[in-house]
Amino acid sequence: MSTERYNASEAEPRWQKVWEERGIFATANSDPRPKYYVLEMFPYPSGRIHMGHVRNYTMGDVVARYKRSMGLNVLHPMGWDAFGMPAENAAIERKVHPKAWTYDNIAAMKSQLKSMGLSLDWAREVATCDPAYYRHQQKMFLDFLRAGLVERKQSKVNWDPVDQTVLANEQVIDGRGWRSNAPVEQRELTQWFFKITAFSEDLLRAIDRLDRWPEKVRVMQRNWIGRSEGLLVRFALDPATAPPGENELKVFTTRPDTLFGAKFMAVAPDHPLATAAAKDNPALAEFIAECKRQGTAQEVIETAEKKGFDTGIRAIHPFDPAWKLPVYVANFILMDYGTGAIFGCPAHDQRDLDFVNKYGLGAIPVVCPPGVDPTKFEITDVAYDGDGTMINSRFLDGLTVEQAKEEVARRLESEIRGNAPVGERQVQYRLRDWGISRQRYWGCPIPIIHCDACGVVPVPEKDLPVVLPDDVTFDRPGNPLDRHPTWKHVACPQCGGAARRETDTMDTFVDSSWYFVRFTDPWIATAPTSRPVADRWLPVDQYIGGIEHAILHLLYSRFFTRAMEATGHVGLDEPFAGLFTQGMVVHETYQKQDGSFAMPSEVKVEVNGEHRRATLLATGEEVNIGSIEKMSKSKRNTVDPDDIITTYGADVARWFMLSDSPPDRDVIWTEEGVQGAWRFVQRLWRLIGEAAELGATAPAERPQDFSASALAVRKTAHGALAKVSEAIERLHFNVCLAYIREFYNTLNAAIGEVGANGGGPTPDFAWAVREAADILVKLFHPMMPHLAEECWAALGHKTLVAEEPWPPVEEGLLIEDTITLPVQVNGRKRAEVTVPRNAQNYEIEAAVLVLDAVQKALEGRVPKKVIVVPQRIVNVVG
RNA sequence: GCGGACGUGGCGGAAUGGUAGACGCAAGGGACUUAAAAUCCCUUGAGGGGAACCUCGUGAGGGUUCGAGUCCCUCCGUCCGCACCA
Repeated sequence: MSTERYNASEAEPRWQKVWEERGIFATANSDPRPKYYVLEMFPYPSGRIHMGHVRNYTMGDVVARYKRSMGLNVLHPMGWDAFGMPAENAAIERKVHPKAWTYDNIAAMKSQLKSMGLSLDWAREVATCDPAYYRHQQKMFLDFLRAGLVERKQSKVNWDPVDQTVLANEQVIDGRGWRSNAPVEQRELTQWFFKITAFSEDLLRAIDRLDRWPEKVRVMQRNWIGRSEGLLVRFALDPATAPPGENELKVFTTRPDTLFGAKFMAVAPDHPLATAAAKDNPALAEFIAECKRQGTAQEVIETAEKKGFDTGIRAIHPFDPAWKLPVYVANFILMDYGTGAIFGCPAHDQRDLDFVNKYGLGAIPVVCPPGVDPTKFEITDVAYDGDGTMINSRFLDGLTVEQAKEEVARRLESEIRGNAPVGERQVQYRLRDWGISRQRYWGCPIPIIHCDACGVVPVPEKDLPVVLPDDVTFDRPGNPLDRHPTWKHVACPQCGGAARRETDTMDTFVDSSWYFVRFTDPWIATAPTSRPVADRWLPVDQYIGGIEHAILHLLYSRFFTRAMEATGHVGLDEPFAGLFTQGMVVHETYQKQDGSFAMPSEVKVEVNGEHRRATLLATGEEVNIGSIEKMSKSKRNTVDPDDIITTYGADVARWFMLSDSPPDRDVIWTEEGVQGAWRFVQRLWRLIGEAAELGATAPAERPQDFSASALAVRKTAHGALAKVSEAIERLHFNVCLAYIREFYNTLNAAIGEVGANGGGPTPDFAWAVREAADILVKLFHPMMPHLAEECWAALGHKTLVAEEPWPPVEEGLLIEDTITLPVQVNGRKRAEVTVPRNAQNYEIEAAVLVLDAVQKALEGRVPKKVIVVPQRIVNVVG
């Protein structure tokens, strides 16, 4: 019997080498078996993997190894989201070239990932900074341009003053840059846009089909797209008051029913009408300037007072030429949404009510809540936005809100002023086009040439890729491509005259919007995809990654897939059939007396009874044990995966990552938990050693009959097999691991009992143990692949467990001849009853009623009813 | 404000409407040891009882049901996302 400890640091590299030499994780596109595509979000090559990666990639690897053993042709690739700003920052700070820095990091992280024992097909590795990758992205940019899905337009953009670049709306969080955290400024720039809004309705509707996505992500995407139905109303302006050339004001409203409650109009400070009105009105111009200074930071918006400035312009009510409404410029109106103008109905909109209360314009209710006397219904400082009956609204009086909306729409649609109807039904979306221009070096060049004579000219496809120049300097702020001596100077492809390259590069989210497609055939050089190959592999069956990409990456990828479908590169619209968002890895924090943080590796935690005390290893200084936070450099509460793998082994890290918390929730990394995983590894190893010795005495042929103890072992094994399989299918990894431990406990006890009884095992028992040990090893193989190989070999097998099929469940073993049912009296458990499996309900009823415990609990009452739920429970009602 | 998720022992958590607390961590006791580490065994929701067993118990209150952690309603709390969106 092997009593030696399992030596992970020796065994793990040895098995990794075997897997690699035999190439068992390479996936062939020609493999005819049913496919399964499992993918984890590829990493940015920052230089070191962190525990979040370990968690993410372990989950994916469990699925990959499990599905492989189920006989599926599994695609499980890995690559690098390799463009981006940290490389440029490194170039500035450390005087290294972004490319060298990136590829060094890739090499380092690749070796770390390999030490985790992941079953990846490294032959398909791609890096988005490789011209062999981004040339296809440039090709698709041109295809999208031709298809009308790319647009160049001047627009107000989010400018990050620290990173010196433009940000997409999705990359502005609370008014700050998502990377720099600097307050974002507004600038007017000419930018390239992907027309994601062309798919607004489709992106929204298709969310309903994503039934294997977390509800949370679906809701977030729905809200982000932000669809609302309403009416576009053209208000005529009173000519006596309107600025020259202005004769109407367009307003989008979702509440046309409240038109008779209108008290004012308001336009955004940057609305053309405001600009026109301010021309001859210095006080208004000053007010507009003040609004623009206010900024868009969240604190400012929340606390800012609703302010307006009466322009003196009067708008005419669409149903009453005599009814004049004052037009204000107001600081709370957004130019970005709708038409940048509203009509204000204070009685039924809180924001409008706050506004009129400030300017004394009054409020007339036009919707009366059910059961309220309309003559007594008044609005003072709380607006009513519920349902009800129309009042004070002329021809709408008595209608419901819905009927009134319809009636107003119908009348204004058919009323023509000028050449157009006054009202038009419209759907508005919050979603904006995706601005992809970035004023950075380390990104995919936009394949465009600007010619003074010909304008914007696409780079001819024969000239792709447009490759980034290597000889660039980072000694000054700004875009190195812009000041490169030669790179941007080219001949115009159309007229041959002097022209300039576009020096902006693409947002790195473009790179990650299609990498999952490229993985299906990363070798094809002539096109972004091999269409039949891509169509066979896609969609990704299971995608796993962090919730932080709920909108950004996941929405962009959905758009990109549609754009690729429209340009013939793929044959589907939804890239990810199943999505799983994993929780974060968190750790308690340690704060020194001076307020700075200490790392877990610098701290010793002692437990004395219920009290935990932490001291610095170096000095013995006591440190405060603080709150549990996401692992971060700033809180210094990170644990280095390398250290864990060196000390305990990759299998321990993998096992612990899966064991403690449900995979979609945060997991708390604790030293105790890791040691628990390590102990279990050692126990498994010992048990397999004992099982191997015992199993060696077993007959080769399956015995005809099994003794009770042997049968018990077999039932345990097959029961665990069924439960573990189901738990993996549902991605309930923590539960799955609990079942494996349960199986271990039972098998261990059974073997121990035989040892204690002396006399040696019977052949049938030895056979059952050998079978159970084989099953056990196969069950934990997806989580701890190295230990599993070592155990598999110790059990005398010459194959690799990684290539073994998942064992079939012997269903017959899961069906008991007799079953023990809990017996309740009035819903409380009072006894148990053991009956034959196929016992009739009346037989069970009879058996239950004679039980002492039941009689006692009934206290002499006559049972009114006995409910027998077959195979489940018996409840006596008395 | 709107939307979503969640609330179970000392802790992480388990439980297709059917025996609440699987599995682990921590803790306590014991065995082995000169001792420690490692390992193994036992106990561990609260209260009562020598024991069999009994009572209470899944944020609070109500409801549906033979039966509710699970379904419905109201409320409280925590976390997350969105937010001057007309």
